Amino acid sequence: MEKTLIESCEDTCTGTGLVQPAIEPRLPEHQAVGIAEVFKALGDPTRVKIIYFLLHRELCVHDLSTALEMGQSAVSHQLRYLRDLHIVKRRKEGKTVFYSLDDGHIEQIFVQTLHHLQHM
Amino acid sequence: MEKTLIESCEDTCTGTGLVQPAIEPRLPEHQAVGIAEVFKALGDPTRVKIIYFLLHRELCVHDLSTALEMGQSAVSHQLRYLRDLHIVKRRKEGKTVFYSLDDGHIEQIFVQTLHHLQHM
DNA sequence: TTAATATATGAGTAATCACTCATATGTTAT
DNA sequence: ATAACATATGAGTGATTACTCATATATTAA
Repeated sequence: MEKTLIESCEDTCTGTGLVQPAIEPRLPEHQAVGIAEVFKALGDPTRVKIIYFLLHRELCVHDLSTALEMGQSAVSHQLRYLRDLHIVKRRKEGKTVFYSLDDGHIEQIFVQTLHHLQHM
Repeated sequence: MEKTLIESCEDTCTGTGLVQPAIEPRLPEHQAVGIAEVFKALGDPTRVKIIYFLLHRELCVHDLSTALEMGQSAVSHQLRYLRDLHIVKRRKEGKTVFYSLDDGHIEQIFVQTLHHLQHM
């Protein structure tokens, strides 16, 4: 080790040769982060179940908590997470807060993915 | 606290009343986990960039490493992750290993999501 | 007012993650 | 054989995460 150490593959790599000038098109950092953020929001079993329930009807926190067999606090935290990303929205009625899907695009992404995965 | 503690909302909740008999349809646990697993795989900026690059062409590890401006080890680890989920596949040619997308469904999920997010 | 209910939230924690570093493996050239 | 290169991988680490617990807030009823 520790000798000539050619700085890059540009001269030696048997690869694509596309490194110079650059591999295009490039996805801007902020877009990559934004896309990943959405996928990550859908990348947890509890949140998947929540979204799946809300595909069919609006539900209050307690009903979600019961349906998911999880503590109310855990559900509230996840709903907060989804709400911050505008995936889910609130409707208050007395003491009760009903949640439903907020974004048609997210809903379509979810449903289309569901269909894809069912045919794999 | 610590007194009557009614066991559930079934009698008192002002909610949907759908708790009994149950909220249907239910997404089976293993399906929820599987769906979340796929979304999670797409839920990281580095992996998003990798998949985006591979949408357009096959690339070797070094070229990906250069394009992503990340260490070769980090890239290899992520490629391993994606390969385990059959999102990406290998093709060996001498010393070089080329990676490309392995699954048309995942590719469609990715592209459709890209389009959705561009129109939000 | 006080009590009960429904939800929200901050702190704490164990598990997971996305890297780095060092090293191992595999391939080609000399 | 040895050396150089290309990739893979195990260990280690700091950051993030998905929960629990206790408590706060909000609404309604008595």
